[in-house]
This record gives sequence, structure tokens and C-alpha cells, in this order.
Amino acid sequence: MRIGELGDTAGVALPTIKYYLREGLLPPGHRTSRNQAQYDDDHLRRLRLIRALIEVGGLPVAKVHDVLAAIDEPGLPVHKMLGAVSKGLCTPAEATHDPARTDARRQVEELIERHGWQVSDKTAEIDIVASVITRLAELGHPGFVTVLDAYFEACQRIAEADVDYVARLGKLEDVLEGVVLGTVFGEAALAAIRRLAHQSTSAKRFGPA
Amino acid sequence: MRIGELGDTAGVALPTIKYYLREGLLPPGHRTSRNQAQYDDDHLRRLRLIRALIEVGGLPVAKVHDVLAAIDEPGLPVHKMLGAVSKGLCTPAEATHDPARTDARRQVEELIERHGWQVSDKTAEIDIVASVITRLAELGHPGFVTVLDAYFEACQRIAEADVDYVARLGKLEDVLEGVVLGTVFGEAALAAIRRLAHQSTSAKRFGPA
DNA sequence: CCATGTGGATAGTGTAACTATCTATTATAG
DNA sequence: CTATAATAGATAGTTACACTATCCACATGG
Repeated sequence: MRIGELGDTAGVALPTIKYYLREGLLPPGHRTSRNQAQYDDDHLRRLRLIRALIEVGGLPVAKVHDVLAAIDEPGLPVHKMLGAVSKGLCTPAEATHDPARTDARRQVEELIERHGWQVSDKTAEIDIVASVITRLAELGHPGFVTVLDAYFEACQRIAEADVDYVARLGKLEDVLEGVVLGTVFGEAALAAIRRLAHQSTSAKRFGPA
Repeated sequence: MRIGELGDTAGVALPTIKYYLREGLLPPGHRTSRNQAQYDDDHLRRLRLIRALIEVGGLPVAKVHDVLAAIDEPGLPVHKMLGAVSKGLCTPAEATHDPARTDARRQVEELIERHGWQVSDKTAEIDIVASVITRLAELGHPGFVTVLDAYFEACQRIAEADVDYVARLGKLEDVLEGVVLGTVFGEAALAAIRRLAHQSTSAKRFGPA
């Protein structure tokens, strides 16, 4: 198909597609002449993925680029790819050396150990959780850490379901895409479901007034 | 304290504070003369809250405004406030009437019912989950819904821990702030912990190579 | 008293994500 | 075979957002 049809099918404005091509999010079409190119179903699929990451996942274009690059890296083992995707999705917590943060980091590491998780100790996510703890302490909520135990427990189940799902996909390239989609869409879904659970739990606890 | 000290203490540039005052995120100080005002610990606390919502929660200023307005609403019962905060935090899914979406909505409602949750059926979060399902189906992942069961299960525990935490705070205004912080910071922490769990689970499952 | 700090108004900056326009082609419907 | 529409690529413009800077008249405090 030609670029116009691609845009119509995916519901994306033509100049936007050109923009994605310029930014390298979308691979160029197969040229048939100086000003003509053909786009196939892979382009359509990729374009839908891009839009989904931006609209549902709220990712900036630059991060979409990183994530797609990780998917496209040939011969990357799945767990490396997972790391690359995570890194692409992560907004690293601001680096700081204040003692409160160091302490918070240790608390997170202890939670990881207590749950028997195998996690590289230079994972950026540890710092994210640590910065959440620190910020909450600054705001007068030092007790929030106790809640995190439940989060770890819950995430254990969630991660197993997630990994089960992508493992079942079988074909490597589907698995790679599955990891990205599972990470990003799963996060969006999880946040929404958690809020539904809040609504329900507080409704039940504080009476049907 | 004066505005300069407020900025220094909170680590926020003075023009930024003026900007937040203009936008109504921060209430004005207590005027002592035409061009002087005093700021107290409440202002400092509020300013830290604003920065936290923006930096950790990634909220746009406009949403911070909505959320703060919900906190400040006097005499609002907690569950109403929770709804207002959720609405403030929510990026509503694009409205659409395609049949796939209607079907996805029904799937979500079935999940809600199966878990016995009490949720208003016009909650925006239902549409968010539905749009995630639809998007994933479009991208060739119609099976992802099966994973959501685990998400619901997990969120049940999480929400109980969350509600326990804020209920323990006791004082109303602390509870209100706790709801905001728990929602926003909890979401950030949860996403990070989930990714840690992914790392661990896939490391264990796919061998210590 | 006078350098420094302030409130309020207005204007400017930088980035991100498009969106529009232009030119030289090429495809294609009539 | 021609007139219309579509296309690739380059460049420039737009919009929204979150600050950031400058100005002024006035106030504070060493």
C-alpha cells in the first residue's frame, strides 16, 4: 500500500507518518521510484504499536524510539531485551547522595531479599522505589514502607502471569513485542484496576452511604 | 518566612513559586504590606507536595491543580474525594462506539462482578482498561485479557493495604493528603516493583545464564 | 539610607510533538 | 495522452506546556 492508505488505515495523519519516518520510528517503505514507496502490513503493525505506546503508554517519542530499537536488535536474548525495554521506559530517579536516600535504598534491597527476588543491584527501579520512599518521608509519611510488602507480594503474582503470557507466545519476535506491550499496557491496566479496587474497597469499608 | 526562604528550603526556584501562585497551585501568603507576604509551614508542605506530584507522579500542572482542589474542598467525604482525585489523575480513554470497545467494556465489567467489586459503572477507569484490551486485540494480542484476572486478584490485596494505611492516619486532612500520595506515589512504586518482579521472574525461569 | 528582597505584571525561552508548505517528480483516471 | 491527485524529501511553522526573566514601585533591615 502507499503512504496515504497506511495513514487512513491506522488513523494517523499523513504528516505525522512522515515525521515518524524522519525520526526513525517507522522503517522506510520499499522504494519503487524516486518519489514512491510501498508499505506493507509490518509497517501498519509498527505504526499501530507506535501510536499505542504514545497514547496508551504515554511514552515520549524518544523513548518509543529506544524501545523499538531494543525490539529490532537481532539476536538479543529475551532477558536482555526486557532490561533494554525497562530502561527505555524508565524515567531514572534523580541521582542524590543524601543519607535518607541511601537508607531507603537499603530498605528496598531488604524487601527484595526477603521475597527472594533475583535482581541486579544496579537496576534503576530500585532507585525509583527508594526515591518514592524518601519523598514520602519528607512529606510526613515515613510509614508508607510497610505497605510495600503487599506490593511485592502482589507483583510476584502479577509478574508470573505476565511472564507466563509472553512465554506462551512462542515465536521470538512475538515474544519481544509481547514484552513491550505487556510492560506498557500492563502498567496502564494495572494502575486503572488498582484505582477500581480502591473505589470498591473504600466503598465497602466506609459503608454504602 | 518570606518567599525566598520558602524557595530555598523546598529547593524550588523563586520564579517557579511565583508561577505556582499565579496558577493557584499554592495559596497566597499572608500579606503584611503591599509587596510583602509571609509563608508558613503549610505553604512549604504544599509546595513539596506539588513538586512530588510533578516529579514523581509525572502529573501535568493542570492535573495537580485539580487534585489539590479536591483535597481542599471542605467537608468532602473521603470516598468522594477519592473519586475526585482519581478523576483528576485519570487521562480518560478516547470515547468511541466501535463494537470491539463495547465488548471489551463488558469483559471488564464481568471481571469486576466476578471479583465482587463495588464500582460505579460510569467510572472512567473501566474505559481505560477496555481501551487497553481493544488496543491489544488490534495489535494481535487478544489473549491478554486472561492475565487481567491475576491483576484483579493482586489489586484486591494492594487496595486493602492502601486503604488500611490511609485509614490509620486518623486525622481527616492527613487522610485526604494520604489518599493523593498513596494513589500517585503508590502507582509509581507499583510500576517499578512490577518491573523488578519481571526481572526476577524471567531470570529464574529462563535460567541463570 | 541604601543594597537587597518583594508582589505583580508581562514577556520570553526551550522542548516536544506535531502540522503545513513547497518542489520536483510519479501515478493514474478519464 | 493529459489533467488531476499523490508522493518523497526538505524546511518552516504551530501549539501546548512549564517554566524563566525582566520590569517596576515599594518595603525591609543591617
